[in-house]
This record gives sequence, structure tokens and C-alpha cells, in this order.
Amino acid sequence: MNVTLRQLRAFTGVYRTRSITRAARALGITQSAASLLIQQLEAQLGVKLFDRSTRSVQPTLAADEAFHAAERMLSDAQGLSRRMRDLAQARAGRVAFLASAGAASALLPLVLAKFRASHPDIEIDMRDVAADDLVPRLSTTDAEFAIGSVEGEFADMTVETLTRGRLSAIGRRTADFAARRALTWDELAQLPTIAMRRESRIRMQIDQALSAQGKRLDPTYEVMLINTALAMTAQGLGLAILPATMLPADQFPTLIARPLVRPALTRPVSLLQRQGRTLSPAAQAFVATARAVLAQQPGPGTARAIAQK
Amino acid sequence: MNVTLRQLRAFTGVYRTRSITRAARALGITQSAASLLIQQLEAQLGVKLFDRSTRSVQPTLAADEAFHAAERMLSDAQGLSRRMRDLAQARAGRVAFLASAGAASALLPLVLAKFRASHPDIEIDMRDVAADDLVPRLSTTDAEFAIGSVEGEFADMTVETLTRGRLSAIGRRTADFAARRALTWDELAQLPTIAMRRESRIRMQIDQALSAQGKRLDPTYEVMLINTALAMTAQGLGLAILPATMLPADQFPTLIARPLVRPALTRPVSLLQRQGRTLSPAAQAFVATARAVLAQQPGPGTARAIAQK
DNA sequence: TGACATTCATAGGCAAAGCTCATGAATTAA
DNA sequence: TTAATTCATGAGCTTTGCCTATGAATGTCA
Repeated sequence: MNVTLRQLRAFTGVYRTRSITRAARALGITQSAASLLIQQLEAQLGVKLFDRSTRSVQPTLAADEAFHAAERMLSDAQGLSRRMRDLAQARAGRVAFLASAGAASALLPLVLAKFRASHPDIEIDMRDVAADDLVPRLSTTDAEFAIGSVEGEFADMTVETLTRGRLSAIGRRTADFAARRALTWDELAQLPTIAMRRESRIRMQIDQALSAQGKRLDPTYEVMLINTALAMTAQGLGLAILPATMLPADQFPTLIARPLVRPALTRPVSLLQRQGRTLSPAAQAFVATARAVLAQQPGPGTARAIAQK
Repeated sequence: MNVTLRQLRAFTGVYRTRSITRAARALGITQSAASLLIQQLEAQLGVKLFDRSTRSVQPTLAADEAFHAAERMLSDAQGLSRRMRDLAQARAGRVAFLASAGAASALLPLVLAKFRASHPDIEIDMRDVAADDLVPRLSTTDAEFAIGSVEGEFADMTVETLTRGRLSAIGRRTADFAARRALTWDELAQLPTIAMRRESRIRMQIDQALSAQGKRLDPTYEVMLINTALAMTAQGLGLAILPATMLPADQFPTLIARPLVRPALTRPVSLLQRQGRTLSPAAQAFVATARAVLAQQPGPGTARAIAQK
């Protein structure tokens, strides 16, 4: 057998109190049990630790030395337990995850704020990544999950759609525009529009869906960054064609989104996880927050209702 | 229950090998036992430590953190065991003891040299103390034992006489002096002599013993330090009246000792220990060496034989 | 000094922990 | 599909660990 922490606990107790009986009481065991633990430890280490008579328990020099090592181990043990407990309760730790630029811009700030409030001591490491890179990066880096507009199946990955953003026309809150419940793609043709460039995922989805219906989008402007499109819209240069989820309300209070219909298109905001890898408690807490926050976003169901009206 | 070192050993093994089976083999237990240990630890800490399928065992982030703490504790445990083993075998450690000036001067250097040779890594802390202080100091300081000319009984102390030094006349190795086997106290009266001062223990013993026989010592010189007496003798100023054990042969090669008889007096060289206090292994080794070395000193038995001749 | 109280050690007995063996389930390799 | 590997689980046995009771030693107080 080998030295046990039990023995060390008894040892430090006896060392401090200079009494087997008192140490036993403190440990919640009987005096005889404590006596045995000390004897075991002595046998184990091959050293006499206490000169004991029925009347006194005197630590030897060896005990003086052993005491420090023992205390350190015990405090390490306690520290380990506490630290793990904190991790388990998501009171400490770190969340590292990937976010595609789109998801990160409008939706995640909300989630981050809420999570920060409830878990102030968790370190957050959010890494912006191009949507195409989400899956490959997730398998190779230490990120625990990814959030972004991804659909489909991937090997060793689970994909869960948290919410869907309706492709919308985003414009200034004019009386005219605000009165509309929805716009059709056809109506857009007569209006100045700002869309993402053809290389982008969003644009490709749009072009594909429209061309299937013999239609096409002919934007007035084409930009690379979502923020650019929104800024231009705020300046009155036209309507931005984007998923409604990508409009940060607080950042652009003058803008509103109206769903585009015929056809109604949606882009998912999905959660990607590696299969067979449990999330850290901190990550689980974060994901829970994300689900809760995103569930409150207006879903595509409303969009369909409007489209049929 | 609580975390055990057993669990931590299994944990670090699995963490390193990323396999329960391999770790179990390394620990000399079965795979199922190792599996259980990991489960226990997880339950204990409230954290999942490995994502395990039948095919792979992946440490979680919590495991990464726990690993370092666990390793530290285990290496502490090993260090403690090793250190204690070294102490037990007197391969490491410290001997702190008291020595009266007399004992320290001639006898102990021999012991020290021999002990050093056989136990090179033991730290030696020898403290010179006046003979009268040996007992009180031994009860209050951390010295483990004392060596000196002490006789009698003391509370809580054991006294063991290691050897006895005959009170002798020490003089230069002249043909005349070397021819003598012994001298009587009466013969001294006609010779120049150097004795310790009346306040000293040695001198008090002499004066008492002689006056009991109606004799007295009338030294030419009286000094305080043994070394002074010997140095004066080496200069030919007279015969030093001292226990033979106090003549360091290597330091004064020209001097020899001849026992004084009628009456033959001896002074003990004793080992004092606190009762009920085991000596550290290092101290035990030192005491053993001291016994061995001092047993080889010419004892008082020879002196008696000569006196009767 | 003698009765008492306190403290440590030890023995017996029992409950629980810990291990092994056997088996099952999952997954990869051939 | 079969075989092989690996982890999990259950049954059963051994060992450990603890408690109770008791004994021995020692200090305390009358």
C-alpha cells in the first residue's frame, strides 16, 4: 500500500493538536482510528513521527519536516476540489468558441452581455472566423463550439439551429417603409438596394434561390462588410438586403427590417459541436444562455404568416 | 468520502496514456479497477474528466487543469516518502547535540571524523556548552542529546557512561617521564604542575577526593582553559593534571599521559538523552559511532591494574 | 499515598470499499 | 461480416477501515 491523504490528514491534525484524541474528534473519527492511521503512516514512511506515551504526543524531527509537505498536499487537494467545483458550477473557467462574422455582429453581443451578467468570472474567448472556416477550425483548435450560419451535416459534428433570420430589406424608419409588413423581391427592383458581394455566402444563397424562380437581384451597391451596408442604409443610400438577425438594433436605432417574401428565404444561426465531446460546464452555461436569448428572436414562423396574408 | 491519491494516480496515468487499459497495466491493477477510480474521482470533483467511448479517452478542459495539481500532489507524496526514507536510513538529516568543552576537545573530533566519513550528507550541529549547562540546555533546546562529564540521576534524563578518563599527569615524552607507568598524587608535590582553576568541575572533584584522604593539590599554575594547560605543558612548564581523555594526541604529539593513582580518580564521558524521546535516525547513527569510538579508548580498568602493580 | 481521570494502544467484529473476473456494448480494422 | 480492441457494468470475494470495548500507563487531586 501507499501513503494516503487520510493518513496525512490525521497526521497534520495530531501534529497541530499534539493529541490523538483531539485530532480524532476534529476529523470525526474515533481515537483508535486516528491512532491506527498514524501507525500506518509511520510504517509507510519507515519513520517514527511522534514520541507518544499515554500522556503526551511529541512530534519528532522527521515529523517537523513531513508536516510541511503534508500540509501542502492537503491544501493542494482542497484547492483542486474547490477549483473543480467552481468549474462544475460554471463559476470559474473559460469559454473558447468560434463565431462567424455575421452571427457575431448582431446576435452575439446580446448573448455575451447576458452571460457576463450571470457569470462574471468566466473568461470568454470569442474568435471571429469566416463562415466557411467554422467547421475546419472547430476540429483543429481548442474552441469548444461554434456559432454561425451553417447548415447540413458534417462528420463528427452536431448542428443545432438556434434561430433563423428572415432575409429582409433593412431601411430607415420612414412612414412609408414602416407601414409595410413585408416586401417582395420584385418590388425591390424599383428601389435602390445594397447587397453583399456575390462571393459571400448570403449573396450566393439569394442568387441561387431567385434564379430558381427565374428572378434575379440587381443591387445598386455591393459591399463586403455587413456594417458597411448598414451604414450606407442609415445614410439613405438604399435598402440593405440582409437577414434580420444581422441588424444590431442598438447600433442602428434608425433602421428597421421588413421581411422579403416570394420567395421567403431564411438563414440559420446554428450551434456546432464536436460529437462525443462534452462541453465544459462554462461552455454549457454559455450555450444555454445563447439558446434562451435567441429563442426570443422573432422566428421565421411570423414571416410565413405575413407572406400568406 | 474524499479524493484519494489512488484516484489521482489513476487519473494522471489515464491522462498521459489516454487509455484506461494502458494506465491500469502501468499501475498493476485491472482495467475495471482503473475505470472505477476515474468514475469515483469524477463523482468526487463533480466534473467530467474524460470524454470516453470504447475507442478513445479524451481529457476535458477540467482534466487539463486538474492534471497539474494532481501531478504536484503525487510528486510531493513521492518526495515525502523518499525524504523520510533517507531520514530513516540516516542518509540525510541533521544531528544537533551539546558537548561540554572537555569532551568536545579531544574525544569528539575523532567521533566526528568517523561519522562524517560514513554519513557525509548529515548536517552536524555541535554546540559547546559549559558542563553545568548540559542538563538544563538539553531540556530546553532542540538538541537531541548531550555528551559530557556528567554523573548522577536527572529527572527525565537517561545517563549512559560511554567511557571513563583516568585523571592523569600529562607531560612531555621525556625518557624519564615515559618510563613511568603511573604517578601518585604524592609524587606530584615535588614537580611543577598545571591544574584547572578551583572553580572548575574537574578541579573540584580532585580537591574533594584528595582532601578526603588528607591530601591536597598545590599546583604551580592554575588555568581556565584545557588548551592553555596543554600548551603550557608542551612548553615544559610542568605536568598538566587532567583526564587522559582530554589530550588530543594529534594536536599535541609531544605529550603523553600517565595515570595518577592513590587515589585513582576517573571522570566519565557520558551520553545524556531526554527520556521518552526517540533520537532521530541520524542521531542514533551518531551515537552508535560515538559508542564504537569511545569503547576503543583505554578504560579505567587498565589504570587499576597498574596501580596495584 | 491512593483513587480517579485522561490518554494511547490493541483486539474483535462488522460494514464498506476495492479489486478481480466475467460479460456486454460499441467501434474500428480486416 | 468477423475479429479485435476498449470501456462499462455486475457479481462475488478479499481487504481495509472503523467502531466498541478494554487494557495499560501516567498525571492529578484529595
